[in-house]
Amino acid sequence: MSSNLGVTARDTNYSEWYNELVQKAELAEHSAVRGCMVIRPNGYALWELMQKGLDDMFKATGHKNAYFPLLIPKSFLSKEADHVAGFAKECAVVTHYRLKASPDGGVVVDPEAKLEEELIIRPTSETIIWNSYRNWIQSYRDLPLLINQWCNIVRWEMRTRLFLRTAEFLWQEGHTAHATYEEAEEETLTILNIYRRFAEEFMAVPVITGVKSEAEKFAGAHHTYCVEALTQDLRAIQAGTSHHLGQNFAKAFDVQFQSAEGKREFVYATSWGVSTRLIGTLVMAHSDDKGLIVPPRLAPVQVVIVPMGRDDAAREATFSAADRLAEALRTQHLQGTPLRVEIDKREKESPGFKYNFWELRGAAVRVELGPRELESGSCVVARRDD
RNA sequence: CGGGGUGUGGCGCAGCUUGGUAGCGCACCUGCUUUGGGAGCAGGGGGUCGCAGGUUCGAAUCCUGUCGCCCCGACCA
Repeated sequence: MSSNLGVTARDTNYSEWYNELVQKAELAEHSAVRGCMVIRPNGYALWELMQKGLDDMFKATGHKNAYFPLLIPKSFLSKEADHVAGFAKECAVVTHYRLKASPDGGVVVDPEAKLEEELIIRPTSETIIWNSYRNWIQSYRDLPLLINQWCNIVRWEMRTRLFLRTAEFLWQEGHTAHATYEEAEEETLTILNIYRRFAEEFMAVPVITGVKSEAEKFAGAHHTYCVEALTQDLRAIQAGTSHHLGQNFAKAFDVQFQSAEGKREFVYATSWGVSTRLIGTLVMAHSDDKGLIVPPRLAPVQVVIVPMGRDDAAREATFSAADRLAEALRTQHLQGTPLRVEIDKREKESPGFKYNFWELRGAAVRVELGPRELESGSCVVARRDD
């Protein structure tokens, strides 16, 4: 008996169900570093598909990708008062740049190598980005500036959970600059709408959009829009945020432009992001006691073919039939993307084991291919979401 | 930061009360038989019991200290 495919039932303990599922489906696991997770190939495949879907939508609305440093001078963070107040409590700080051998055979921080100014590992990148924007923006002709970056960030959270809240996580953060308040407002709503559409059309997760309260808004924002999803234990989960930053960061980093009328004005800003929390949201929204349920557009394995046979001859026949079927399916497209098809040819595992195995991992459709199917010229197809 | 729990092969655990030199299930390796909802049998490999002291002839077990991790709350994408 292989007991490693089972997870605690949701009714028994919803929280435990989630933790076990994420790990047994091999999406992620805890790492040697407290609060930081290892995203395993199954989980990362899901993230890559999410990235692709979102990135296409960002590009389609005129945004371009760029990359800014992981390390931020400490002084940058304090230039916007609300911003520093919001993030100061959870920043990892780099103080030295060198180690040296210690007498006991290990290594210690070399006190000689103390940094003159400490560096913060980015908890978000507004400050380092706006420091560059000061040089990039001179004229109204430089606006709007529509930039996104895919990266990792660190927030030293007290308590963490795989995907839902980790000390380090992957996300995208958009940072845009505009000539007017209205234009920035339009941008935040455009992005909010992209997040809503992504949740609904890719993740098949209905969401509610709204405005965060003063207490909950982003540290340094004028106001914050959010999309909220629902978990199966009826809790809200924040899936994405889109902030109108007003002129706060432009003033903090002195980013002004000359208008068509020749006046100097501070620019208006937005920032917005979604993270690997979306993976947790997806699990929370759809999966069941047998394992992951992933909507076809995001399923790393959309079709798994399980060929079977009693003897070598039968297996040879079903295996080659599986090859031909997979080849044919891969020429088919779903929303413009070739179908992602896998064949489970493991000989040691029984068909029953494979059914459970792929249900745990959320393959969207299973095709059973045995002697019966070869004879009848048809096959058994099972949908994971049935 | 408060409360609780836990550290024993890769994973999950027993053993600890009453010290005697480590065991079970799963996984893994080999062979044979199997394959339509978690296959069976046989053989095999793998652990200085979180770490550091102490008590003792002898410590996974008793004592002291220490570290890590997990869970529940408050806080947060």
